Amino acid sequence: MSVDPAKRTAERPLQEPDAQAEAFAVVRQAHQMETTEDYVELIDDLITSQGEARLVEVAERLGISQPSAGKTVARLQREGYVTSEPYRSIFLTEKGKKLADASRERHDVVYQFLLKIGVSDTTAKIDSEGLEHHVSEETLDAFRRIINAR
Amino acid sequence: MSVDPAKRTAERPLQEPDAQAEAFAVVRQAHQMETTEDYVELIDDLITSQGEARLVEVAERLGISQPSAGKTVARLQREGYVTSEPYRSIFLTEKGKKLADASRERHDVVYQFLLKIGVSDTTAKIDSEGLEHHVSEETLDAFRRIINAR
DNA sequence: GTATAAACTAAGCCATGGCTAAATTTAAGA
DNA sequence: TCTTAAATTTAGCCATGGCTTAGTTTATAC
Ligand SMILES: [Mn+2]
Ligand SMILES: [Mn+2]
Ligand SMILES: [Mn+2]
Ligand SMILES: [Mn+2]
Repeated sequence: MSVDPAKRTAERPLQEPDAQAEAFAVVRQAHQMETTEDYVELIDDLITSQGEARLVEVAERLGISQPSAGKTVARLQREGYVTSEPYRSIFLTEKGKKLADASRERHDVVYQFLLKIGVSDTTAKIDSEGLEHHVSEETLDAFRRIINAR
Repeated sequence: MSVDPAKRTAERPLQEPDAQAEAFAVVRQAHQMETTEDYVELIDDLITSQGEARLVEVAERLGISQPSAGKTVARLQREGYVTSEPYRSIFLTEKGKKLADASRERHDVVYQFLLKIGVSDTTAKIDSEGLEHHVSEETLDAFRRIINAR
């Protein structure tokens, strides 16, 4: 499956510097939103299934310490995605709920797509958690077409 | 394509906390390698196509400042992926070259896969730059099967 | 009601990877 | 050669998101 390096040079010439830089900029932008998306999606899931989102559970499900989760929740509050009073549970703002819904929808498409092409459930869950943040609308549409194909 | 929230709860119950935490841990691990992979791949491409990898070009193609690129190259040197003497160009170590080759191969599979499912070249280039770091071997194999399907 | 446990916050540490401004070194040109 | 431009380094700034340790508040249990 690997390719002769000499051949590769001819077959995959360098992109234009500007185009390449733009691609990296898009990735950096996606990373900047990634934590926010994962938190609001998780908080929304907890509210739906447990009635409330407690910091202790957010931290447990992210696999990080409570203070780390708390610091990010504080940032999300600063940025208007969530609200919470000291020692109370976490709520989504309108803005946060909207982002949560969009993120879950996109996450689900990626997950279902992986299952459709024969990836195991465990791997689909793991891979979709990372992939979801780097899928454009155009690629998402291609995924949807394949999901809906018989 | 979106789903009734009430239904979703039934259809997509929360994962086990441990499994979910493990997925996030895998993503964090991937992010930790991401910069390293992009740099060695780019440095290798520059050496192949231009004869050498200069910091100025690495920075330009990443779309970041020269000092930022220089700082990361210094880390890569500390970690044994590259060598370079002051004011000279950048070389890959054995370890760096190996990682570059593996990264390019994986990147190419993702790129070719996107093209195969009907994504435009421009979008395939952009999306593959982010997606490449979050694709497991199992998913990569599924991608290869589709690439090779007639 | 009070003691204890659980949850949360506060404080302060670290690495990564962005940035700008200002030196320094190397390369190029007249 | 000598001047100047380009490339690189140095220094120091910032935000994010990890961590631990220690204090505070709330909830639980008796
Ligand atoms: Mn998600
Ligand atoms: Mn995710
Ligand atoms: Mn990449
Ligand atoms: Mn990523």
